[in-house]
Amino acid sequence: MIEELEKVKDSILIKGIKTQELSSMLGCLRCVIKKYDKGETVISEGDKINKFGLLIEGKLQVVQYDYLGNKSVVSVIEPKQIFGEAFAYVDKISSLDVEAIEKSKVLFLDSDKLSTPCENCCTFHKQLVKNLLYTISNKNVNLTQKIECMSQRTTKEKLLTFLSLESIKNNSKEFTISLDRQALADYLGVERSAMSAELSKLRNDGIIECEKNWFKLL
Amino acid sequence: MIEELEKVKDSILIKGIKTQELSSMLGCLRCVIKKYDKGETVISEGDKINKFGLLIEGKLQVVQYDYLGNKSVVSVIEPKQIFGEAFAYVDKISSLDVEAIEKSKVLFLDSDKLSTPCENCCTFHKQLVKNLLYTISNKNVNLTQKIECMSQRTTKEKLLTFLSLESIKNNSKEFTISLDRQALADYLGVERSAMSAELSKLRNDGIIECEKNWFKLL
DNA sequence: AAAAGTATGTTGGAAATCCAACAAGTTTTT
DNA sequence: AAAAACTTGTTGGATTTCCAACATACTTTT
Repeated sequence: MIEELEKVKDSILIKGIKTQELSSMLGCLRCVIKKYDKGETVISEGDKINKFGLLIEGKLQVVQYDYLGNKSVVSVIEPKQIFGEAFAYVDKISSLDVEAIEKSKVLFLDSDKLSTPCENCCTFHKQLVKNLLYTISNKNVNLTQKIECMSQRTTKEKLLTFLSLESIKNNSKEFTISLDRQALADYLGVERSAMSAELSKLRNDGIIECEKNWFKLL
Repeated sequence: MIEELEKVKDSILIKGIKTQELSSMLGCLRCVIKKYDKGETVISEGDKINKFGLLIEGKLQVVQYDYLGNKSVVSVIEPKQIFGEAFAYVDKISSLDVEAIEKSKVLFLDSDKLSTPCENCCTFHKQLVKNLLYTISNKNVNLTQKIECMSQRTTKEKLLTFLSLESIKNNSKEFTISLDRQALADYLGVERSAMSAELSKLRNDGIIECEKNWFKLL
């Protein structure tokens, strides 16, 4: 089990915890590792969650079904990322599914054990809580920024809001983004082709320069 | 200071902490209370945040300015609610403003002190961390649901997604919501009048019944 | 009880988005 | 190196949303 943990020791959740503390952590937080084949379900909608996951290897997908039963992908989980923590701490049943899209290994941690330090108040506990607060807060900031973009009325405004936030993040008028056109359109909640057209217009109007994933605000 | 705390002792953050523990908490977390007149700024965009706030009395507004300088209200803070915690824990500068829209009293707590229990590991610390994790996770779930609604392409789908989520929350096909039409339109990111028209259509098509804040899914 | 203010529904033309289809360029596979 | 698969940009008509203006109902103030 320790060998598996080594693979993710620089993940945001475990970062800063000494190697010699890892094994006491495993016991203290009732850690278990589970393996999933491609296509298997990791968390089902309706599950009561009291553990959250840290993906060690493979790839997962968070999906959701709307009122008509249409499936949509909410996010993709890569190794070293955590998932399910929000539902674990609000103590609600999950409204999302998590599925393995590759053969995967997941470390589950007991959410209650993590937030309630044991009597001897192990030092790694403090660090874990800090890391977890950081991670969830960070997700909140990102969700808020996505909402900021999506709240704009026109595609042009959505694009400019997104690009301006990216520019701030990169502290420069020039930057590259990690999304391709389709992913960006999905992120902003608009049609890819309409967005492409709008990008061209922004370019022709001399407001931006761009090529592939590279952008420059003028 | 203790008297002020009494007013918010059933807030989600402080809930479950014994009265006799409150005073040691005040010291341990370097609490300070600040007062603001109507119109005063509580947090400025660009501020480095290492404390977060618990509103004791009054009313605050979280606002943001887009790339053109247009102001928009992100949320309204009522007494007993906390604010600024996301920026405090990601250790980034705030990208939002918080302003008092009524004469207000705010309790500030040191975010670092809260997440790093002191040597004696006071019991209230554990409870605070739990409460904080609950609060942030809950915001996370709410933001995700808002995004789920806003991601829908048409106003009709946005409405039905929202209503279906409310129905699940209330565990019933019939329920009342806390938003008026304008607030609902803002929440979904659409035009009020267009949304009203869409609601009428849903009613005529026999998909829902509604009157004011009361809704029934058929 | 009248007046003013607020919330909601309705409507029609202007504007924006969606959608489907295709062209051109790029990357990956064979 | 050719073929296949994928990505991006373009276009035009159908659909949807926005916007502004107004009617009606309900609430609050005077």
